[in-house]
Amino acid sequence: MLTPANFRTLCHRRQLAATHQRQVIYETVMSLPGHPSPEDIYDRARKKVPSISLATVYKNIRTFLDSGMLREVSLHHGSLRVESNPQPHHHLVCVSCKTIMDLDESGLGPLRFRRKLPRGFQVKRIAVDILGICATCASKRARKSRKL
Amino acid sequence: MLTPANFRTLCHRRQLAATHQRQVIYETVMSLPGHPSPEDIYDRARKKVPSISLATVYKNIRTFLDSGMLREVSLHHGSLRVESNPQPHHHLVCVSCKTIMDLDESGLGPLRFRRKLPRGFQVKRIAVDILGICATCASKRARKSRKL
DNA sequence: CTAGATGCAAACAGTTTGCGTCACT
DNA sequence: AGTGACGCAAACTGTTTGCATCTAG
Repeated sequence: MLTPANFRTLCHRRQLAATHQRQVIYETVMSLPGHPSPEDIYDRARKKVPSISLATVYKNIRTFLDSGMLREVSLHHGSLRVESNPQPHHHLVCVSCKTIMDLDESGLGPLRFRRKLPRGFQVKRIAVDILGICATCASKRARKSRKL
Repeated sequence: MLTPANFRTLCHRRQLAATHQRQVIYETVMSLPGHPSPEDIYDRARKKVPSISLATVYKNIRTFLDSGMLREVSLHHGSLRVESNPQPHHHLVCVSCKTIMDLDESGLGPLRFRRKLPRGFQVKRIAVDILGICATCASKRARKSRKL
């Protein structure tokens, strides 16, 4: 459970100041159903701290993502990317440099549903993204301090 | 193989005018390795048609995506979306209304690699997005003409 | 001939940044 | 007391739109 006290702990462990805005933003994210956007979070957080600014929301979401306190739904590569490979395949994505490499569909075992999907949902295709750090980025990071 | 002649056919089948710019953009996408952005495509297409505009590139990429002549690498939901569900899970994404629903990890069989990943690639997590049309959008579309 | 495509510039949406002030540790 | 966070406005990036002109069918 998220008490003010353990929010402070979460922050301190990452050397982040436990400010009021930060706590409200974090609580807001946790309380919103689904997959809120920064704007959603801002709208809701304002109800608790009317003076909060959208920039603060953005800065803190970034901070939370970077520190691993939150995750983003799917990596956004600054701009739209067009797929020219017509074969079914998956993607290897480097979360650091955002490079996308193709992995042939046969590189992964078959996907099988074990559970019913919501009634009426028509599946068009299944996109599998293997997120990680590519060799180049891994070596760059090698000697950087790792923090909890 | 993509000859000017069968590019015309591709277009005509979808009731699109086979303009010079359109052909150059399409050929450019097909000739570029990896997953080009609109900017990448623009830069390269200018070499063949210096007067082409970025807006034309965008308009045509959209046209190609809508008509199914091209696909985009991963759906972009206009803005960043924050994941508050800490459990591992997959996503059901409606390509029409962009709604994201969670599907518990156990809803899909396990994923197993059959092929080696590139040397040194450190997998952090695997994101599975099941793309399709949700029931609500499906019924809206029900009576719209389908075109090849 | 006419619908639709192009090219330009201006508008937009989402996000980031610079900077003076303020608050947590 | 000092480092880092806040809030504001301005800057930026990626993308879309309005409109006059041009072109494929």
